[in-house]
Amino acid sequence: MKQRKELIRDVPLLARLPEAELRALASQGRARSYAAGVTIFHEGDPGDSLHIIIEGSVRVAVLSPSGAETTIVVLGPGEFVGDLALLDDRPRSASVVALQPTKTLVVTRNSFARWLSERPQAALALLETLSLRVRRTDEALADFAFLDLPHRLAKRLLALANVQPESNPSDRVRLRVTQAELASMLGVSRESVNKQLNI
Amino acid sequence: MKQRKELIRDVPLLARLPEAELRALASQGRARSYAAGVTIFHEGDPGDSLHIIIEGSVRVAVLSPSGAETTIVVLGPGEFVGDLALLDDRPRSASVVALQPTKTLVVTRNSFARWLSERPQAALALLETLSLRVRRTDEALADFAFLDLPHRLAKRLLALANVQPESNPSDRVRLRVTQAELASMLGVSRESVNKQLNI
DNA sequence: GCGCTTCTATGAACTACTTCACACAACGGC
DNA sequence: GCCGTTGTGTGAAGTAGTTCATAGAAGCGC
Repeated sequence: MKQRKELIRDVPLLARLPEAELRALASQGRARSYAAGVTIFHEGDPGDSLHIIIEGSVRVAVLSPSGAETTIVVLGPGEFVGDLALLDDRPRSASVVALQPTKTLVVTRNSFARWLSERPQAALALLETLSLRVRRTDEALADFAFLDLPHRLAKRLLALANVQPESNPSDRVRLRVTQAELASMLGVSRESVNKQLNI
Repeated sequence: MKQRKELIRDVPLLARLPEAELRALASQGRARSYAAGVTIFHEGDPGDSLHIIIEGSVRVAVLSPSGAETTIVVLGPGEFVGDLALLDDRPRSASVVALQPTKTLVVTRNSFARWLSERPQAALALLETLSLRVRRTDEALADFAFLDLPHRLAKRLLALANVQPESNPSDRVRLRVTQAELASMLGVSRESVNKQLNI
């Protein structure tokens, strides 16, 4: 397992900060463990903590009115969830479920707020990062509006493949993802994904 | 026409800031005018300014690979466009077109950066606002994945109606929006919108 | 290795949208 | 008032997705 400060270095939200400040934040965190399948927090819960993933992976998902579930994103070590609730004090906008046995570093709102208020430069770095996130979300929205399943699927698979740290453009990458998971990310039925993959 | 500082007070991005700071930012702005139909900036352009809408309204839109266009949002007086480019120094992620004759207050990157670096509280307010924006986009994404046209249309119409400042729940509101515009916001064809409206 | 569970594959019937084609209405310019 | 432009209404035919049903393959527990 990596050192705490290295873990935070990988967090996009925080990656641009000087090391000393990272260490300061990491020292505020408390480690917590979750078994595979356990829900870390639920959509609608009041949110008072940021989770930085140390080991394992989690699925961020929202529920449809009819009870169906769509997976927004899968996150792994060095990434984080729950930052929005910390910044705007709203309930959780999505549920987070551990896909594997997962360890997270939990930073509470208070620690985070104190840490942030003492570091103006950190706020600027966060602004830039959130701005990029708005762009990515907007792009995802455009994809939904414009692209048909074959294209969305291709794009998604490429994105998943690039998550692998040591990928080269010409490399073959083995993805461990079920058709059902893909379907849930793409907002289509599992059968459609299957048929698309077998063309 | 309202006073400049009042205009900025209406900007969600900036609304939480103390008045003196607002005035400081407003004083940096330069007014500019656009005729209806004129493009204020294009997707992909380098971005070095924030536009605060003083009069009129604008349409924020992105182009599909096939050249079709989808309207992300329509903004009116007191709202703003172009903040992302200022925060993360990336090209414009969307085009902005004046729907009516429109006046904006233009704040350059330099003015904005200087102003922001002198005001840590402003950065926090911006973080909160951007965070809310990520939530809204995520919600729109979920709507796209889950809801069929009738529901998305209903939701959109309600959202458009609420934009009107003096709306009451039971009030009748007259919306000035074409079926083509609705279709472009919802990512469907104009004909589908028409048929839906006439059920 | 056997059996249970999860995942994949595939066809048939259905539905929600699409595009295309065209008619009609409403409105501003002159 | 007439005319061009912009917007609305509608039908016919096509297509990309849906659900449902069912069967086979692969992986895991013991």
